[in-house]
Amino acid sequence: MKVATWNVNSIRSRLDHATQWLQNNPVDVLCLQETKVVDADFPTEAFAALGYQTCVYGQKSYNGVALVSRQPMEAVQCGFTPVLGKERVGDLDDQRRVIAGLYDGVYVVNLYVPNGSSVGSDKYAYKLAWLACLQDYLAALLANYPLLNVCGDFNIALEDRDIYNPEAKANHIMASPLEREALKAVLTVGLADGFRKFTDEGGHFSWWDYRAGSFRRNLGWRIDHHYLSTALYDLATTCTIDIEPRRWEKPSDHVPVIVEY
DNA sequence: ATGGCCTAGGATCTAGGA
Repeated sequence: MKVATWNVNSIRSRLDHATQWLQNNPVDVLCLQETKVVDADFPTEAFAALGYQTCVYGQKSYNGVALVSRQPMEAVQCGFTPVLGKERVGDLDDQRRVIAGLYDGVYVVNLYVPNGSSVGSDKYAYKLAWLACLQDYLAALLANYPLLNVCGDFNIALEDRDIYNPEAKANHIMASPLEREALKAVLTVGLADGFRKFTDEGGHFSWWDYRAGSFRRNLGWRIDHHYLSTALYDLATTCTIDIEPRRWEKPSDHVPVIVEY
């Protein structure tokens, strides 16, 4: 079974890229983030034409996540609230950033973690609160689903080897100590980085800024991840980043990351 | 040192991204 995660930065702007990539890479489940479209306008038909089902959880202009799968996803849940309840979640589901479902015995969680804007901002506080909620959410899920694949755009590079120039980014958004600690705390529920099972060295990235020729110079960050429960981590056979779509015309700033088990 | 680019919405600019 293969699962891919890809922040497409608007599915309507990237529909040709998404369908072309899926034809070249017929994964079982494709997790999309930043779809930036209300559910009624999601291009479901384009995926149906390739033999794929869609489960969408979108909103106008911002955020939005979707599951694209060969077979129908089961036990689909949108947001934190179905698992944790309104009292715990509060307003953290107002932005649509979480969709999850069961596929062939694996519970796939598709996340778009808040960006946080800048260290110390209100959005930064929101990001940290969201990550604390995510920890409770995943701990609860793991009790029911021992085979858990938590993937998506985390907007955090966990280690220095995941950034092109870590010294200059030590307190930058996506690398600051509080964010990294929050994500490490999330992983203590029983998750490990699928990519790092197979690859130790740095220089592998999943996002490059549109500006300043960052991709051409490989000035990137590894912020899109597959975190696997222990049982699933043991089963994983590959985890790779496909940088090819970043070379296409009018690309997303992120590329797909694929795990196989 | 700064900004550099892209998208949506609704408009020739702003907000947000990372």
